[in-house]
Amino acid sequence: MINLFENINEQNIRKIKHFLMASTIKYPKGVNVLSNVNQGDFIAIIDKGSVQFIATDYDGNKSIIEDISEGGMFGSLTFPIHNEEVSCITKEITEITYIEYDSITNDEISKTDSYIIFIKNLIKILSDQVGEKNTRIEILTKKTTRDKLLEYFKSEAKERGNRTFTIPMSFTELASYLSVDRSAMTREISYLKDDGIIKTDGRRITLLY
Amino acid sequence: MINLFENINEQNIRKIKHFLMASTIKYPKGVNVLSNVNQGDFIAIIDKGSVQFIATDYDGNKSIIEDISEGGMFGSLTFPIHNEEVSCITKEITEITYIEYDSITNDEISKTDSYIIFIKNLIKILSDQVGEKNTRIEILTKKTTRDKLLEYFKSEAKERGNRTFTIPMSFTELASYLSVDRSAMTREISYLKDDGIIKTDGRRITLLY
DNA sequence: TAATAAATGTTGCATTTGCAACATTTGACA
DNA sequence: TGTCAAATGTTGCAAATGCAACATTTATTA
Repeated sequence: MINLFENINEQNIRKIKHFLMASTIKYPKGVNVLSNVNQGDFIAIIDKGSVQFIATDYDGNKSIIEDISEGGMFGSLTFPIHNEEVSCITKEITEITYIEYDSITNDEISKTDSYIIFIKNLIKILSDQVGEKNTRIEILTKKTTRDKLLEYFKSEAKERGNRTFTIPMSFTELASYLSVDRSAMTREISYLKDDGIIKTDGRRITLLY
Repeated sequence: MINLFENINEQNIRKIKHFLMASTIKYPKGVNVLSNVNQGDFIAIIDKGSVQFIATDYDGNKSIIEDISEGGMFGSLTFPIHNEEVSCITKEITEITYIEYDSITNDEISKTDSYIIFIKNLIKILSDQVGEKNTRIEILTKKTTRDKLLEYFKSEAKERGNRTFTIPMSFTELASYLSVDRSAMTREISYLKDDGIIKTDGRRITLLY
């Protein structure tokens, strides 16, 4: 995952941020970032820390929509149509820089050095996000818990280039990511081990075939 | 859904396309577009017609990843990690313009009139795609077929600003979009009608509460 | 480090769902 | 407009899964 200001020197970062009317806010752990966000379209960059987008429906069921860590970004334009409560919770002490969407293409900034690099980074990040979401959709469209797990394991193995890898979250969070019941998922993982398809050691998984 | 060349006049469109080294290909209905695509990252714009991204797994199960119609775009950067066969099938006679990704930020083009508008359109389209995918993920993470249907109906009603609307695809395709068995979905729609939660007339749906 | 919270593992059971196998209707197109 | 393909509707049944209710282990933090 690249950073929005990748390949841009400090001086030009300052200039670009100035034209973008960037403002930085620090948050403690566990607060809802979206609650005090200004009007209008914006892009938010995680300078330090991480956040989690959580949807809560009328029954109180929670699902993780997205997990964003240091260097990542999100924006008002990419929010889902929310029939339900969507909150963006800091997972730790977190620093976020806000940029006004309209300022991305104002006349002054477009003459700034490194502007093209900035634009290219932004396009790359958005493209990567679409790609990640496509991957998750491919996983979620699997009918059975077994197939969801296997599809997820295979995509991780492929990304790491190794049939052995450590999952980057707790099993509780994985169940939420796959949208299956946690205990049923644990049961299915046992079956996968019984059938000799995977091997596990804590969160370390090995695909055996 | 905006067009990549929205708010740009014909002359500037030609200029931009020239710098982008755009090439246009016509396809008949039912062919796999991805089969004869060149190397390197690219962006593809649907000038006329429509395509459908379909993933086929080892069991032959097919799922629609994405449906793109006239004016829409897709790109190599946004493809999912494919453990499986992903194909992009034309749904009708279709004309696609290909753009080289690296040329989007070359020096010459950035001096062209309307370049900023082009960039802003591209960013808007990508953002919208992320938003659409977030919406679908919210739907897919619902546990039951009933909740998936209701979440889908609610998001459609919200988008159209009307509790009565016509679904833009066949029920067969809807089942695929929601990743549920078609016959089980038909059954669940009957239950929803029995319970007085929706009313239907062909593909015309009304949310009653 | 003791106390408390979070994560993990296990199992019975009722419900939901996919699947198969149909009948019927609608739509495409030669 | 007749023919064939696709879409839609229905139902029985076996399999998958959510849910609840636990025990146990691992983290966190006061």
